[in-house]
Amino acid sequence: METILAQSVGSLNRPIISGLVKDIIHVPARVDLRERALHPGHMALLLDGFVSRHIDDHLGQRQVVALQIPGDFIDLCAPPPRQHEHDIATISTTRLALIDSHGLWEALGAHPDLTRKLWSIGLMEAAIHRQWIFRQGRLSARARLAHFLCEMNIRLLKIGQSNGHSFRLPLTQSDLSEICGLSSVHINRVLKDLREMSLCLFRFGRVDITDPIKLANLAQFDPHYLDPPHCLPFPSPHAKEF
Amino acid sequence: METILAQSVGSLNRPIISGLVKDIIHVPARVDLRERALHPGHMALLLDGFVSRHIDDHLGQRQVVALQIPGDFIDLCAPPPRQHEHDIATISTTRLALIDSHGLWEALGAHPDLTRKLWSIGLMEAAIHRQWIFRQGRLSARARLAHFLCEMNIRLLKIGQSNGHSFRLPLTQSDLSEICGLSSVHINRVLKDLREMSLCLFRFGRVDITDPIKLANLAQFDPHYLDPPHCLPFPSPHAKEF
DNA sequence: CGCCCTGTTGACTTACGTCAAAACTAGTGG
DNA sequence: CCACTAGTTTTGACGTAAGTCAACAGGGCG
Repeated sequence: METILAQSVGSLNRPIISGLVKDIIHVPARVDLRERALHPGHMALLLDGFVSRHIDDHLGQRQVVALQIPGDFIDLCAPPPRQHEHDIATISTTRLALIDSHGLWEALGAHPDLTRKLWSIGLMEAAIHRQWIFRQGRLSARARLAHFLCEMNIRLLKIGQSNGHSFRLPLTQSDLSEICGLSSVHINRVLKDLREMSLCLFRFGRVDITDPIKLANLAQFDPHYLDPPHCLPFPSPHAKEF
Repeated sequence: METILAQSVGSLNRPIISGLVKDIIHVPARVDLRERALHPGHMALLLDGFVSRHIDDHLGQRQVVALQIPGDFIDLCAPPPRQHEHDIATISTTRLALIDSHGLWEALGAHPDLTRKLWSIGLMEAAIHRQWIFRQGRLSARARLAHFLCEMNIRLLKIGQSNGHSFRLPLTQSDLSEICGLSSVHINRVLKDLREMSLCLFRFGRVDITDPIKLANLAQFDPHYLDPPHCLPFPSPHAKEF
C-alpha cells in the first residue's frame, strides 16, 4: 500500500494519508460500493482492481462516467449530506483503503502540500472527464474505443501496470459498451476491426496494442491531459520541493 | 460584482476574493480567451456573458465540454506550467474579473472556509462533467438537447437569470450542435420537434420552456446534481455557520 | 445593393442499434 | 467424465437515428 500511496500523493504526504487509513477491505467483483463499503462521508483509496462510476438511465442502461484504477481516490472528499449523483461499483475484485475523511479535512489545514496535491488530483480527474465528453461527442465508434484503450494504456503505464503496449484490463465487451456509449454488439464488431487492422487485440481481459502510434492517431489521442503538473499549482512558501 | 461574488463563494468569503481582483475586463463575443485575456497562471470570475470550454478534433470540429455562466470561475487554480488540454472562448460579450491566483493560493492557508468553498465548486463542476458524459453516451438527440436546456434553466435560475421557464441563452444552433455532439442540421430538426411537441421554444437567443415537467421527463433530467452541498464537505472547527 | 451568417427544409447516405441465433467458456453438480 | 446452466462472444439480417450535401430564405450590416 505504501508504494501506491507514495505514487498518488507523493512521498512527502504519504505518511499523512497513511495515518488516516481506518481499514483495508477486500471486495469481490460486481459489488455496489455505495451500499456495501463507502458510507456517506467516507472515502477510499483504490489499492487493487478496477472500479466504475456510472449513471443509469431510466431503462437501467448504464453509462460509465469514470473508470478508477489502482492509486485513484474514490469520492475524494465528497460531502456527506449531498445526495450522490452517480453510482460506484467494483468491476474486478478489489482492495480498498478506507480513509477517515473528517480527519483528512483536519489535516489539510496543516499541510498545504497535501491540499495542493489533492487539489491537483481533482483537476486531473476533471480533465479526464472532459476528454470523455469530447470522445462521446466527436469520435466515431472505432476512434472512441481506441481513445479509451490509449487512455488506459497511459494511465496503467504510470502505475507500472502496463509496459506501454500490453496490459490487463478485466472488462467484458459489455463493460466497454457502457464506457463508450455503444451497443455491445457494435463493440464486438469494432474490436474485430481493430484486430484486423492490426492496431490492437483485446481478449481474456487483456489488451495488446500492436501499433500504438497508429492507434493513437486513429483515436486522435493526445496523452498530455494525463500529465501531472510537474510544477505544482501555485508556489507556496511552505514547500519548495515536491 | 459584489453580489455575484457573494453568490459564488458566500458572503463570508466575498471580501477575500474581492481583494484579489486585479482587473475587470470586457471581452467581445467569439474571442479566444487563452490568447487574449487568460494568461497562464491567471484565473477569472465570469461576471457577465457566456464562455465555452471546448476541445477541437483534427478537422477543427468542436466539442464544447463545459459552458460557463455568470458566477462561474474559469480555470480555477489551473497550474501554469501545465499545457492546457482544452480551449476557452467567449460566446457572447462578457465581463471578467481577473484574479491573482498566486494571492488566492496564499489566502487558502488562512481561510479554511474559502478552501472548502472552492473545493466544492470544483466538485460540482466535475459532477456537471459527469452528467454531460451520461448525456452524450445514453440519450437520444431529443433527450440530449432537452437535458442541456433543463440544466441551463436550473443553473440560470440559481443566479437569477431564469424565472424557471424562460431565459436568455445567446447561442446559435451551431453552438448547440457543438455542445450536444450533433450536427447543426439535426439540432434544427430537434428544436422543431420540441416546439411541435409544445415542450419548449428556442429562438433569438431565448428559451421558453412550455412544459418544464414533460421536458425534464423526456431528458431524464434530475436536477439534484446541481444542488450545492447545503451542509459543507466537512465540519471545521473554524467555521460553524455557512 | 450585395455579403455573410444563421436558420430551414428536402433527398439521400451511413453508422450504429436491435433482434435473434449459434458457438464458446466456465462453473456446478451428478 | 458428462450433462446442465449461465454468462460471454460472434455473426447475420434488418431497421433507424442521425449525418451529409445542397439549395434557399431571412436578417443584419458594410
